[in-house]
Amino acid sequence: MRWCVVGRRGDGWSLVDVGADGAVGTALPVGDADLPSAIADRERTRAPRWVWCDTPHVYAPLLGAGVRVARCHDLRLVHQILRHAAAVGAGPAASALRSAAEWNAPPRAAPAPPAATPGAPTLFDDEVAAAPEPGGVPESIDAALAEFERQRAALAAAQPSSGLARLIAAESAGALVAAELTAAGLPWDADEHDRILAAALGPRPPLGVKPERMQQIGADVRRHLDAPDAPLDSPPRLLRVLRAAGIEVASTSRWELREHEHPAIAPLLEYKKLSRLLTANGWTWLDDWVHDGRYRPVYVPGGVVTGRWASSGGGALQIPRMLRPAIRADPGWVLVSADVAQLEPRVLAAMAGDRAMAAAGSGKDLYAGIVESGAVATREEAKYAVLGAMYGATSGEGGRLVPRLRRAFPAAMRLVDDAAERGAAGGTVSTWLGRSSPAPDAEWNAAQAAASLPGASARDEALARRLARERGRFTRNFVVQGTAAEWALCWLAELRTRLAGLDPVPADRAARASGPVFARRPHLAFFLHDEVIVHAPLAQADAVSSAVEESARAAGRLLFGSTPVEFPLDLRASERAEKS
DNA sequence: GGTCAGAGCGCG
DNA sequence: AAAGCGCGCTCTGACC
Repeated sequence: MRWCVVGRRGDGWSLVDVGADGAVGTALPVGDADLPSAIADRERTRAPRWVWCDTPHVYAPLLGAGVRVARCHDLRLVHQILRHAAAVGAGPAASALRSAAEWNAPPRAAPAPPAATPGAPTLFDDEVAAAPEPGGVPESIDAALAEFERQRAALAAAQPSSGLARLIAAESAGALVAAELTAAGLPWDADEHDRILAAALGPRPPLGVKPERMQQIGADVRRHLDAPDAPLDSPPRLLRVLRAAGIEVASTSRWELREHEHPAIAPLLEYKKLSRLLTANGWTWLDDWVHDGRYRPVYVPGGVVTGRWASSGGGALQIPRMLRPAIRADPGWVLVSADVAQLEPRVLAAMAGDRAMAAAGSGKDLYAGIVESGAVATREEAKYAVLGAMYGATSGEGGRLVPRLRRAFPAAMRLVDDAAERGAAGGTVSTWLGRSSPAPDAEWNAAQAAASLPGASARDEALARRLARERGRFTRNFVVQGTAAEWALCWLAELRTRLAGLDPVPADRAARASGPVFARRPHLAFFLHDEVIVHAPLAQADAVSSAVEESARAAGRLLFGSTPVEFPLDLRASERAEKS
């Protein structure tokens, strides 16, 4: 028995074993209240790969009940991958999968910010079970079994060399990690957050009152503009006031304002910075998202076309660096933070088998290595050249430097240039493990068709060329960003498994706010594209640091086998994730 | 009363 | 000095 499919039947649940040969076992009915213990029992005795419709929907309540599982297969996420994957081909298995439109659904609506009191409603509450959120995939056991069979058939029909099997395992592991990150939460020092806000904005004002510092700086701006009522919070109205004051700008954005000499500019930029801090991550955000010493954002695995995660609620992917000092371990615990140095160019070097680029990255700093190779003169140039190569820069610093990179690293550049060419021609591209880019939409195709007609106008042709170039830049970046996301998923999955193997600490040293599954164990607390933070008991700091390093090496091997490309980490263990 | 696109800026 | 990928969130102002 390899798999156990979980789905709804009647008022409760049904568990159905599926063997390696696809043989379907007898259904075991389980009531709502008994699902956590039924899953925990099987996890202990047989450890199947759990097959379910939508991980957050099923797994979040399990975590709340103290149940962790090792492996799953998320039918919704896997469907999204297989539906578009070029490696699946166009045979009957692929057609059957693609015609199951009900599985081509976005994740369920994000839950509201967590309630101030613990014990938020769960799947097992009658109310929630009776009225599932709209937008989700089917959840019945019959629908799940049928879809699982379609997916197995589609995968069997895929090119054997494709990485799809690894991709869907990694994607599903990511779904488990995402649910666990929300359940455990990121340890957040609300007092430190308040201190940072107060240092920048002044003390917390009453509702509807602007913070002291914003009032002062706003007054400075208005004085310098000679406009006592200048509306600083409305870009279109502010723009008119600026132009009236002789500042010739086309927008009120920072990069344009910075180019002008006027006494109002400096305080205005400062005002905008403070305004951003207040509205995006001020006291209201703190009230909404931090409870019980934990920040619990909602992550959306696979939420970006490239395979990166998105977030929905809480803004997990946009925490400003100036608030990072508020990330603080519980007493007796420590934060192990790690990020990969230049993940995307390293991934590109490995994909392309570019030996020169691999050699340049053999130290800790790929950009320094590129300077040593003689391709460019300074580290800054190396950075702009590499970003320009991956994003498709045509002008500016990046555009100027890319040709030099093309001479120094021809294999790597050929890979991204080919991806751009295919995209510009309306084709699709795929990541290393086989996630394919979406096909062009109808509007794009129509524009290309219009430009190729005999009577096409110059405007039609210009539009078609611009759209083709834009799509080329997208597919150019897709292969790199998407494969980097796959590396990160493998890193997460490996790390999650290693952390689960470490011994729990005694109950008197528990971090209770991390929830029943993680209170006594090191656990992932944060993930952002190429960085992780693990919250760990102090005594396990070294073991966790080793696990983070080992997982990074394992991720490189899992994707690329034996490659000369290294994926070095910046790693530190301390009470705070970042110095204040 | 509500929805919606754009501007602007935070992150990688 | 500023153009080149992928996002989410908040605010504003136009609109129904």
